[in-house]
Amino acid sequence: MTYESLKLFKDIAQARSFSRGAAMNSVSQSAASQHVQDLEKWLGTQLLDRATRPLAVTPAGQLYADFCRDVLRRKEEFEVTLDRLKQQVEGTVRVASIYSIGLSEMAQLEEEFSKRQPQAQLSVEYLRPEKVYAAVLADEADLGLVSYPEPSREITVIPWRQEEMLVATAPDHPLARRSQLIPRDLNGLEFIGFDEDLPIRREVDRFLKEKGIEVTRTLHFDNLQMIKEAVAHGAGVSILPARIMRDEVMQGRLVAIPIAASKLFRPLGIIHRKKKRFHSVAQAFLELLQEKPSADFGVV
Amino acid sequence: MTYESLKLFKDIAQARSFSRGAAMNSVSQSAASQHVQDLEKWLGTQLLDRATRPLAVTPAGQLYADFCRDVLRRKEEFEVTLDRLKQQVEGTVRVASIYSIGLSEMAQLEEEFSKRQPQAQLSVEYLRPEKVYAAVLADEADLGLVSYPEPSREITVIPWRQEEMLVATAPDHPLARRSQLIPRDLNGLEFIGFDEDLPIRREVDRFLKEKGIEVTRTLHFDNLQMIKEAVAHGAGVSILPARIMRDEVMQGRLVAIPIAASKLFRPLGIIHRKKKRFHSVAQAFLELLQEKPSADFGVV
DNA sequence: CTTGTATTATAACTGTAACTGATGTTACAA
DNA sequence: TTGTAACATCAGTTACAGTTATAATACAAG
Repeated sequence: MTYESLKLFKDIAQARSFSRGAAMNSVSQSAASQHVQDLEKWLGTQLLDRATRPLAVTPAGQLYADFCRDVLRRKEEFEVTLDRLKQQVEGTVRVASIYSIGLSEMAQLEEEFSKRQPQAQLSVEYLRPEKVYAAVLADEADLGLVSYPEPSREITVIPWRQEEMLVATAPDHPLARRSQLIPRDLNGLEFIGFDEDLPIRREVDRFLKEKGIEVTRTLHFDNLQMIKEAVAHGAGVSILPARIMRDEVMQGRLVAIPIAASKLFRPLGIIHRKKKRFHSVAQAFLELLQEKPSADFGVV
Repeated sequence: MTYESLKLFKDIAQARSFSRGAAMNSVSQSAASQHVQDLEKWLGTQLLDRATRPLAVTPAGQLYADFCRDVLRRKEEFEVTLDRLKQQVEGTVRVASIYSIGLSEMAQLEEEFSKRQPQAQLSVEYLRPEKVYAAVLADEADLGLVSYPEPSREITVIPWRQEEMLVATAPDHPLARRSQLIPRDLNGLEFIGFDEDLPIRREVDRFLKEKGIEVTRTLHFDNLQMIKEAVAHGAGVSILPARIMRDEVMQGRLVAIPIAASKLFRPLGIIHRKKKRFHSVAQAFLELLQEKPSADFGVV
């Protein structure tokens, strides 16, 4: 039984006419007649009394017509609810991001996005890196923004940006006046870095080793904010992404100095579940992310 | 959408498995997979998340599963109600009868019927003749029992019985001692008859005229009961069906005398709507009526 | 009671859509 | 990584709802 046939019977019973009921449903009168006969055979009862004109609806027919009406109403209800759900779900892009993507950067993206997709919602959650992967895996986020993205069986990576990394010092540090450094300048300095289990730590270590630099490790943290604080208080120097230092540099709380001829970058990536089917709004946001030039990134 | 497919989706969602859901519905796993894909295409939303095992039901999928459940429940309800209706309708024979068929006759039939069809119901309504036709036409009665049945475009007649008609007198009437009469005996007598618009009146009139008998019409009624009363009180004689006088004759309140060599009969008939489709119980009652020999009819 | 008209039933045919079986792909665990 | 159980895909078949054309029927008007 199809919805069309439910409506067909309902209309026939209501109109008390096969031909009119058929016309209402854009089918031939023949189809209507055959359908009701099939129904009657199936139910083992007469539903309509054709011996009189206009035809009469038997008690059983009324029962069935009521059934048709109820099912069609329930279907309406389902469709309305589904539409609302789709609006809700497909109207929102859920993004999970590491903290260091930065609020200002995200605010900018959000503004541009709401300009292009006025009725879309952007929902950003700032999480620690492993939680970002977890959120994407659990389909709690459509997209994830992470540094040093790592693809896996379940995760696809779209390379996004390369953030230049600079040496960070306190304003009163001996190196603070220099406009450029060479790797060797860092030799023997007190160095504040990341925890050992973070990818960024490994990359910085690799860089230092490659350049043959030995530093004295004083402190290490699992997040950028703490490192910035420590550097600002003169506990040592560090190597950090340029962009996330911008505010502190403008406030004179930190100094960021490029390392000549040996640019170190922190790669950022967009991650999503493999075989993820994006709805149009998510697709639009993804495209916005990708088209965005890495303009104001890099040197401060 | 068929009921099978509703159940299929419901089962797949419940079992969180295509193959088990398919098995529960005796279809191939391939069919299940294709069906859900069609559904998702139709609804424009993902219903099941196959990227995980066991598969996950999306919010939209839950919504649809609920819809399936509700429709199937409603269908159950409809089927139960229909079955009850069928039991009720197909378990009862609705008979409309004129008064003069007689309660004792009907009680006899009812007894025999309930012996053969223990779970069937017989519903008899005693009505005036025109109401019997109306009841049959309106399908308020499956069968009608009438005298002098008249077929029409909408009514089919099955001849049933021939009731012999006798002269009825009061016990103290001059003719009461006679064991047989000839038509001429009625000449000049006071005669109590039926209203002019009744078929039985026309038939009796025709008989009297044919035999060249003139009677004095004193009273006329539209029913047998009143005529019997009037005859018993000595208001005159009449010609009435033998069977309906039986009780009064046995009580000595009336005398019934045959008319020699010129039997007058009242035909009884079973009527029903043309093209009426009888259910089995009605069919059985009809057969019972027809097979019944006209044994105890006729002369008292 | 017939005739005409509007309606429903029947018959023969046809295209679509759902199913099957075989095979390819994927998720997850050993 | 590899094996296995589960899901997806493909091609071929079948069943069924729909079509047109035509017959049968109900009812009204002459």
